[in-house]
Amino acid sequence: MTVSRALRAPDTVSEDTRERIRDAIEKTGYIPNRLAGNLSSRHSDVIGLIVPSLRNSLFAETIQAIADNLGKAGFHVLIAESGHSLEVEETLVLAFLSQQVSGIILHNTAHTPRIRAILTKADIPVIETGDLTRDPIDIVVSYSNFEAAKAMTHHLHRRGYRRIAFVSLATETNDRMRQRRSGYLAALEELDLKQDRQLILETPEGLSGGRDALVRLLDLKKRPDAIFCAGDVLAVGAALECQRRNLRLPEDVAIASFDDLDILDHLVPRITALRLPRREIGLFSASILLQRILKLGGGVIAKDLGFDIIQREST
Amino acid sequence: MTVSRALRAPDTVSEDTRERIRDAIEKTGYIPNRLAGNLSSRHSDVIGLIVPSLRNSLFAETIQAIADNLGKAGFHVLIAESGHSLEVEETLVLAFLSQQVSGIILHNTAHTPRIRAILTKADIPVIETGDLTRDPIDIVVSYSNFEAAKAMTHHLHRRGYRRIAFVSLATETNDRMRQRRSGYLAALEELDLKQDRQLILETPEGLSGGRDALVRLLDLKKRPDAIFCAGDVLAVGAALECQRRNLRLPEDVAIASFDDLDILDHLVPRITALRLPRREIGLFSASILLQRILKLGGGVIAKDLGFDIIQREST
DNA sequence: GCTTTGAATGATATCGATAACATCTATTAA
DNA sequence: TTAATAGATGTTATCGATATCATTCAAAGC
Repeated sequence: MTVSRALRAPDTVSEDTRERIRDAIEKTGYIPNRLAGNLSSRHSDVIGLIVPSLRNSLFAETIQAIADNLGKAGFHVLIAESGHSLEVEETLVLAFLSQQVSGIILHNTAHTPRIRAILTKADIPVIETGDLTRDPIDIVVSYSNFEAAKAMTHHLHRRGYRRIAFVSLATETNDRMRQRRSGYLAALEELDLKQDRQLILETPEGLSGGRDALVRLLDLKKRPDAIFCAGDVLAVGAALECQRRNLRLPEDVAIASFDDLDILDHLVPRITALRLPRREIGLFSASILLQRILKLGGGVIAKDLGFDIIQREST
Repeated sequence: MTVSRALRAPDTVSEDTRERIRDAIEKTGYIPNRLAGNLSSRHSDVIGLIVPSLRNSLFAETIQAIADNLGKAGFHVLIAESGHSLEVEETLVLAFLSQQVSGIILHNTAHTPRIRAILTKADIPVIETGDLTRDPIDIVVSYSNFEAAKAMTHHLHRRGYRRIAFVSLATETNDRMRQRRSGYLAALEELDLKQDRQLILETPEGLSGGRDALVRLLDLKKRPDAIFCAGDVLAVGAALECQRRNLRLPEDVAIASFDDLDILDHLVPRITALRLPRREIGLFSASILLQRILKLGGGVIAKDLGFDIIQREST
């Protein structure tokens, strides 16, 4: 008991004992068993984090911010990958709850009804970060995919483009993509541009996905004058293919990206993009989570961290 | 007790009881407490994984392979980031051991003496994956950074280059970078090329790092005819800067990369690179780990998964 | 008919730390 | 001098699952 105290609340133990304990720990190589500790104290120092994919380096910044911040407070982050599957997500959430995590962060905002029910009942903070959803399970910290896509479409319109194509990843399993497409469509509506089915594409992820989408769009009889690549590295793939074909950006075709990857600023010409608060999302999520866990109140339910349009030479 | 059995070994429980238990679980929303389970059974289903950085998408593939494979076997992966600091690594390893992980995977091969000692005594499998180190703590699954860098340098020599520059990230905190540099130097030696201090550079990570290194090398009175970028996205940064300056690859300068990032195959011209068995490392590590944990023997200590040189137009 | 066997289920102690309460000692107040 | 108080340490029960041993009961074998 005294050892337990010496480790968790050193001031409640005398200087002398503390030293003896320190020596003994050194000598025996004692490492506390936190499973037992957590079981006994009924709360763990582990936070569960589920992302759709780790390959996508975009999440890395958010993850890093979360892990850094929680780490400072003595928490650990259990990261898992759902692979964009709601069933896998369900399995993972259950596994996390089994591990008695004291908080869960999900990038997804679409969930199975079962998970919604379970998480609502679970007495731990749950944060969703992928989109500014209207009905969060508990807390949502994000930007609005809908508004961001809409804003970029308006921006392209202001720059003079009238046939704006929209390229996304598969919307079937990705609610964020659906939101972005809705934002794009809403903007067209507001601008009295009529939507052209041929200009709305889905493509596999990766550079090849972006390249293929570009090729398909260039093959159209009525080519677009601007292409809004709303996911992952699609814009990079498209831009590099333009380079290969000696198309001039933005004269022959304009390209804009949803995410501001480093490389967009290094290409020639540099690519217009949305800057999303990836890091801020991580920081804010971590601090809200801590507030909740440590019962410091904190009744925030929805936090909109906004976005910026970064105009560059490609549009 | 019967419930516990029904969940872990259903065949030892009668059809009837099993069904009643299933109903009860459904009705009450019971979620087993795996902390208690692990404490009692004295082994956990969690594996600890420490990587230097998550931002570097290179690790993503290895991580994914590990998590996928261990996930299938019912294990979970606790991922943490050391930020290239040995002290942080030490803290993380201790935290993992406290969590009673049943295995640890480290990307680093350089460790504090304390960690080496603790991990050697710890009665769990420890896998190192970053380099084919000579004295693994327990198991090492990797390719040889030394041999890979040496092979690429030889390859450049065979292609006719004689002033080969070597660009890496900071070697101070990164043992893999040191190994690569040693490999490069060993090749020079074997080739009777004399080493030129001006051609050996360290640069910060990221595209700008690569760009800056290129600029510094081009500013030399005696320019290199080939540049071997041995880390992260340095080669991409360098290649893009060449593009901006209208330098022809490989006529004006050749560029080779240590890692085969997707984008290297999409640039014009495409960049020569080493293909490293990132995914295979993950797969192999996971299966060795499982073998060890499940006591299926498996005495492998060092596994060299090799590498390939992919010759493209940039050299 | 009685023992044997095995499948199914139950009872108990335990994993290692901690919450809650108890005890002890030295110091201060009355 | 005695009671009160606070600081330090010790005791006990507990968290929830599981290893282990015990029990029950029905079918099978002699």
